Amino acid sequence: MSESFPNGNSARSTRQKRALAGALARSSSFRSAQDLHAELRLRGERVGLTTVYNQLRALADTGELDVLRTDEGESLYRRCSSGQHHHHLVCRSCGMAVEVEADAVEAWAEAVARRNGFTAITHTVELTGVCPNCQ
Amino acid sequence: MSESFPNGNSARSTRQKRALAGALARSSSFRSAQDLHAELRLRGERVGLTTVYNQLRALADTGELDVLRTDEGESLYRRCSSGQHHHHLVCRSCGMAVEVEADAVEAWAEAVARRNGFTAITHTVELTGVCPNCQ
DNA sequence: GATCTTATTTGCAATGATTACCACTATTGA
DNA sequence: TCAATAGTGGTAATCATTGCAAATAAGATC
Ligand SMILES: [Mn+2]
Ligand SMILES: [Mn+2]
Ligand SMILES: [Zn+2]
Ligand SMILES: [Zn+2]
Repeated sequence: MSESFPNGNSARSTRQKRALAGALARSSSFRSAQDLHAELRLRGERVGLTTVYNQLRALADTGELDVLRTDEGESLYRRCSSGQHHHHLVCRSCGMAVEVEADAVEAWAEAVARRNGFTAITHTVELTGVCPNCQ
Repeated sequence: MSESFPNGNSARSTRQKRALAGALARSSSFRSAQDLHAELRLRGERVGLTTVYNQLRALADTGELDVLRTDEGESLYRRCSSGQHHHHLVCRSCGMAVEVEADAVEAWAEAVARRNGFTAITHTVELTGVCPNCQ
């Protein structure tokens, strides 16, 4: 008996995945799918837009990428260094992001929610501004 | 000299505006445009979906309504009692919301941003959970 | 290396909320 | 009453994102 992947677990290494991973690795900004796809095309990498969307979604689902949504509803992705829970201070001009921790905020959120009898709490905390370079 | 409205300022009272205002007034939940439009139709009020969208956007622009976006990208509106800056603890099941203040968080956000040299700072802080009624 | 299984890729057609148009209607000041 | 124009709302267009189904290609097995 040699069931290849009983639990539906696999993962093939493809040219497209590597190209996208590269683009994400060399960027410290939050990027959109369209944006990343455009960069790959410029680099001569031939990757379908649908593939970029698929992969970004998959990577975000497994927690390998952080996601945030612009006011216009566009999803932006970034590979964060910290695997820990954290938040971001993002430049609204270039997308550059700084990872920040906020233990105090975590505690506050938990307390407020509990005080009001809410359960299954989650929170969103994002800081936006203009970075030093973009002033 | 009797220039009616030099700075483009006016505001007419219409049946549609009153109907929408009413729906918003009697709800303490964040509601979508579609949702509000559906309610108006049920009530027998004849209001176009486009009008609902137009008005909600206009009211949000003037700060008369608070807006937040779901993970699916849908905009939800609510008429908040406080005109002051505040945040929300929202039930992800029924949309019911509690207004919360967070001076500590305000200070933290300001400090973090300044420490990193960011300017023109804004912040997003939303708490989501399941309210007592929906458990 | 040949072969097979199926994970991935990808062009193209939906989706779905929101907006642009714009001709038509109705409020309000005179 | 009447003109000026804010407001309305049906319909078409936008646009990021997803569904689909056929074509491609890892990589395990022979
Ligand atoms: Mn947190
Ligand atoms: Mn605040
Ligand atoms: Zn910047
Ligand atoms: Zn609830």
